[in-house]
Amino acid sequence: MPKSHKILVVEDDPVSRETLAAYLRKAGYGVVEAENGDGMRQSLARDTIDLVMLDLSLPGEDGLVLLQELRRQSEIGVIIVSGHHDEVDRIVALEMGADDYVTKPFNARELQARAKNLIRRTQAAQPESRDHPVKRFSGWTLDAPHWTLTDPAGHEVRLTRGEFELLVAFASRPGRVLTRDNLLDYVSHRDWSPNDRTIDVLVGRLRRKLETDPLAPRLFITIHGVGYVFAGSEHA
Amino acid sequence: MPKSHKILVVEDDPVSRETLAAYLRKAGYGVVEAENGDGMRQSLARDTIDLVMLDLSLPGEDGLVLLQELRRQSEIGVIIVSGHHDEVDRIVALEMGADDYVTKPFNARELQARAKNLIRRTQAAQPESRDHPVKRFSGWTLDAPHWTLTDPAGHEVRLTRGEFELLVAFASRPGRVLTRDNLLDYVSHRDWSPNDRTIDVLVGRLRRKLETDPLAPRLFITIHGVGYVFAGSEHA
DNA sequence: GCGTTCTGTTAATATTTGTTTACAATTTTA
DNA sequence: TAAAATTGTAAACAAATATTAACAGAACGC
Repeated sequence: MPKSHKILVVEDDPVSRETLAAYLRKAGYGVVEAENGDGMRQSLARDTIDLVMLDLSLPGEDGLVLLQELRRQSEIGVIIVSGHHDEVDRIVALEMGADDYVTKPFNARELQARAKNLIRRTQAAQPESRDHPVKRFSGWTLDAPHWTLTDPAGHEVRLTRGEFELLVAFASRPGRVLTRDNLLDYVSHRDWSPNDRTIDVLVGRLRRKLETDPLAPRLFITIHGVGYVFAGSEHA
Repeated sequence: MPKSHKILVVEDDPVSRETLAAYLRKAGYGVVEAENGDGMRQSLARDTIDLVMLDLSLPGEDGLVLLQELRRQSEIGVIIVSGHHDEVDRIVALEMGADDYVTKPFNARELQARAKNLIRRTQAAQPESRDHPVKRFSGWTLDAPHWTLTDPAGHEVRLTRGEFELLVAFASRPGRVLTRDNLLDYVSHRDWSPNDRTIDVLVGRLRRKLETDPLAPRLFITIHGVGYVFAGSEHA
């Protein structure tokens, strides 16, 4: 059973990496190794990875940056494996979407149990389709991998990161009512509070850039007291 | 629908239980409390629970026994919250299927992040479980996830949040007499008092929007001195 | 380091909705 | 049948929510 699952270990220190990899292999997992962000991205592009074990201190892009990147792109399970015992690090990582945080020296058996439980969870959620990288609606084209939005006339429209991710969130679930909490979680992995206007501001910005008449929105519909719904469809 | 999630706290010590419950409520969760296995089972039977926080040391059946029972029956998320710092306990619990193990005194923020991440995972694995399904009655279609009401002619009818939720309450229990107290709790989570006319006004609004003749209602029937009953059926 | 852009916050304002009030209509009770 | 209780209804008002401009700090690029 565990043999079919593949874990990506992102760790720059060769000894730590090999030790962890060897343990995981012994436990029956396939293991792919990477020592930095580039290696991680290559592995993810090349292999079907079921879980990522990510060290926090990496050369170049650090673990938190990579975690953010991962979380933007997928719901893959992420266990931070770190030498840092700092509580703040742990909380920040969890709030940024890490599923777990294990400190070195870890207990191998515990790590395996955590990995196993998490893989079980991610496998159960498998069918989610974030796998349509290019989305079309009402004449617009949203190309997520290339980070581009093209208007009905064929011109590229510039969006900030937040705007772009919010649009991806919407376009992934057209017609569904999405709460501000849902949306904020998607864009920033932050908790929403009732006085938080961030999503509203971002929606306003998207309206200004995409709506024919931002004052009479046709794409981004407010559901008063609930949230927003994206009314863009594949047909113009 | 954007309801907050509900967490079941199973903990015999009243101070610990109330402290944890208060924290979770402050973080926006609905909280149900139980002090032992029986209480836990009753709560699970009565409520829709999204996550269980389980203490290990309980009177009667201990936490591990309850964990086994939970895991046998469902894939619900389980966080063990324990005063035990013993590594073996932790590993055993994780191997028995606990999703996480947090020791007291916990950091509230960390616990919240862990709970949220886990709920996200369990919800992803059962996408429709907390949504009311599409309901049809007398030619109308009520689609809660999309927040739409469609009339027999196929036109969309706009409802306010209160109207919408009241309609969902009715359509969820067709043929049942619902008191104003029931209905007000559903729509506004507040207690009803005998001079409160809110529900009557909302029912009046629904009648105006849905009844062929609001003066001779066929869907929203008054039960004098009791409340209302929804007479919409699946057949036109 | 500086200028520009991005992002989130704040406060004012606009809009929407829920609740309350008052009275009419209907039902129930004595 | 009359009085009391309950429900229907319109309108006003209060509360809640959403929009928007402006701003400040952070991030980024040169």
